[in-house]
Amino acid sequence: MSKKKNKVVTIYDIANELNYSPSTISRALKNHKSIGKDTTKQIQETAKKLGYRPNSLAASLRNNRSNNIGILIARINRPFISSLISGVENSARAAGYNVLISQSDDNYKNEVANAKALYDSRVCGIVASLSMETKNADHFKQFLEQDIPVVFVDRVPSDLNSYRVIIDNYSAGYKATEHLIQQGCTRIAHFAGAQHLNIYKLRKNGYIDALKAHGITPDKELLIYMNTMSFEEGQEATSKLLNMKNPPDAIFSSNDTAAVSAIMQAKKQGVKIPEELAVIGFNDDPIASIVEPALSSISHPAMKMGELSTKRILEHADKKIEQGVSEITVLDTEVIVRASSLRKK
Amino acid sequence: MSKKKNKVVTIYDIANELNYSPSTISRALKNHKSIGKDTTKQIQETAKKLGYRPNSLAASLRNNRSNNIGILIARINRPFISSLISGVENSARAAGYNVLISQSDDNYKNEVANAKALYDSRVCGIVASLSMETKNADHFKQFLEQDIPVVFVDRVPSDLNSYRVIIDNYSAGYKATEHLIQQGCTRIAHFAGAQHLNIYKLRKNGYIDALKAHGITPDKELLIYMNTMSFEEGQEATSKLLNMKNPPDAIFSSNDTAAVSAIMQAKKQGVKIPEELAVIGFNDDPIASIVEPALSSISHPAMKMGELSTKRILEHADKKIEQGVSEITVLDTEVIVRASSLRKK
DNA sequence: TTGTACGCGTTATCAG
DNA sequence: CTGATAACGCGTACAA
Repeated sequence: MSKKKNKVVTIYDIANELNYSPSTISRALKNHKSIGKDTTKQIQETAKKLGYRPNSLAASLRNNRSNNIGILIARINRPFISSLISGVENSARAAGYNVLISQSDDNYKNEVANAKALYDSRVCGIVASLSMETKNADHFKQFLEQDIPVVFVDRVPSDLNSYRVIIDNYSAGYKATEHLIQQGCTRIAHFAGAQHLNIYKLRKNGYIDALKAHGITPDKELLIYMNTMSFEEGQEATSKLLNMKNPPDAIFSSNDTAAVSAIMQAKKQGVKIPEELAVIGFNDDPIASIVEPALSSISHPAMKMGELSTKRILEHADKKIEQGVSEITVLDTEVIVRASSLRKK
Repeated sequence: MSKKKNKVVTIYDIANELNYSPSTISRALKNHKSIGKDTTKQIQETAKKLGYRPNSLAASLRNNRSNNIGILIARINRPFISSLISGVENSARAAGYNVLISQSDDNYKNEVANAKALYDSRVCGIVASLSMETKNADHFKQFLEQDIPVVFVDRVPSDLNSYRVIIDNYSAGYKATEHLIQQGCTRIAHFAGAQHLNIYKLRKNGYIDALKAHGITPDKELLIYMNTMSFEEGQEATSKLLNMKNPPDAIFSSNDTAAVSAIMQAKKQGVKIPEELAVIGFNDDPIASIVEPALSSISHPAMKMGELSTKRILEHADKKIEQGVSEITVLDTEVIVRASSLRKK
């Protein structure tokens, strides 16, 4: 037996079966008001009987508008991102939309190519979080020019006005630092990410301002700039910090990976957590609850950010938006206090 | 200023510009052999100049074949799955395909609905890993009937013949158990997942046969059946096991989440790992390296499984496959030995 | 309430 | 090597 494709049923087949015109079928299947109740019912039943399945490709072409939402992120297999995607997917599917994903591997060229691919496949909207390398967002203009909504999440560009769904990174950095100060820490180090990305710059600013607000002069030696904030970078930085003449008594890391590596490195060097070194991370990844002592962190409502991103896209069609003006949605973060930073009771 | 859509350029616009026919433009843009070198070059340059972007919706409709690969999984935000997706996405995009995702939340009805949605959006192939609840795979037949390749990964159905990309779960279960035996353990417990899923059944069978092969009689009390293998289920089971008159000296868990919870629960009860209780998990999730002592596990080549799944789909078109006959790809696993099971040196 | 006719953008076929 | 034509399946003015 060779390949055998069963014939695909179209609205024409239903039309023939019932001696209606294709347009009547089309309308009935969409519950158009102008078609009689009984006619509609009959048509829908026959459609089901014949095994009719709508061809959304054809509908999209006709409407010049697909029901696919595109996602453009750096890497799928990270806790924050996969939760974000999960939120987009759930809410999109509930509304009858599909989700197209693309990852840039934190590479700018890939990001540009992916944006192109998503555009060419005629997505009806796009959710994007920039790659580490991205310093300009011109590749998103093609969407805006066609009035396709772009929602930037988390790692957002500073030079392009579009929808944003973000957290208040400045305030989160401030709160994290203040928490450490309240625990009695005075020499607080900070692991900062690439500064051309707003999120890391703002967390750092929050850190610095919190120090100043509590009468602590920021020490440049305690401010560590990292590229990728990997486990290895965290280990190395921690080792250097602990070997200083005047080592820090706390670390606020801009992500959990580096924070966890700090805890593990400190323990390896015999430094007690949190007594000698308090640590707080960012994101509240699963590893934060597993490391010992458990890592304090800033919780980031990833799933919800995804849901809100979808919402912005779906709402967009209904709105009359002035070009160049867009909404910014800011979500709350929470300081999750665990053993790694708990010095006082 | 109100919404302003720039005109979209089509092959007709290029045709008008250059006084060629649309068919010539179409062919030139695809580097068709029959078009002259210089004509092709001229057309491609003009296309670029005018800002032409292909409409893949139209092409897909015409060809009755999209370039979208669908993914159907239970949950995106799990390490194994997000790596799998990552593998599919990378290889698909490299070949010029897009990836549509859908998650069932381990719910059968959602899975059926998602399969329908992916079918309706005319994917050219699908990669699927079943939900926990799924006991029959009839909802995948619609694809096979249209000769749309379905690749089952990891959690595969037992009642439907299609492509499979899997690991040898029996052998992995055997190896894990044997490793514990070699460390001197004799009362080895097993956390088994839902038995209607092949992967868990096979791991359990491997466990039982390994015991027998080494002269150990399986003890029913040490075989714990779980539903979701969550952290909580693992904690509870561990607590019960440790409170037995004759507690186990090792646990082989079918996933890392439950294994990590076992370690943490054992420590809480003052049981020493690995001296009094050796533990090995499955999947080699990130948490395995973070928990203390670090968790031994079975590594699962998720990314590679994704890449191979894409490959099967892309190859499918070229092949003459007999209906009802499909290839099975079995990948190697590796026992990753860490401190949680290392009793001998 | 239902039907007619056309077009969405592309590509395959056939003709030249 | 290039052009004309039809078709993919659907949606919608317009007509009846």
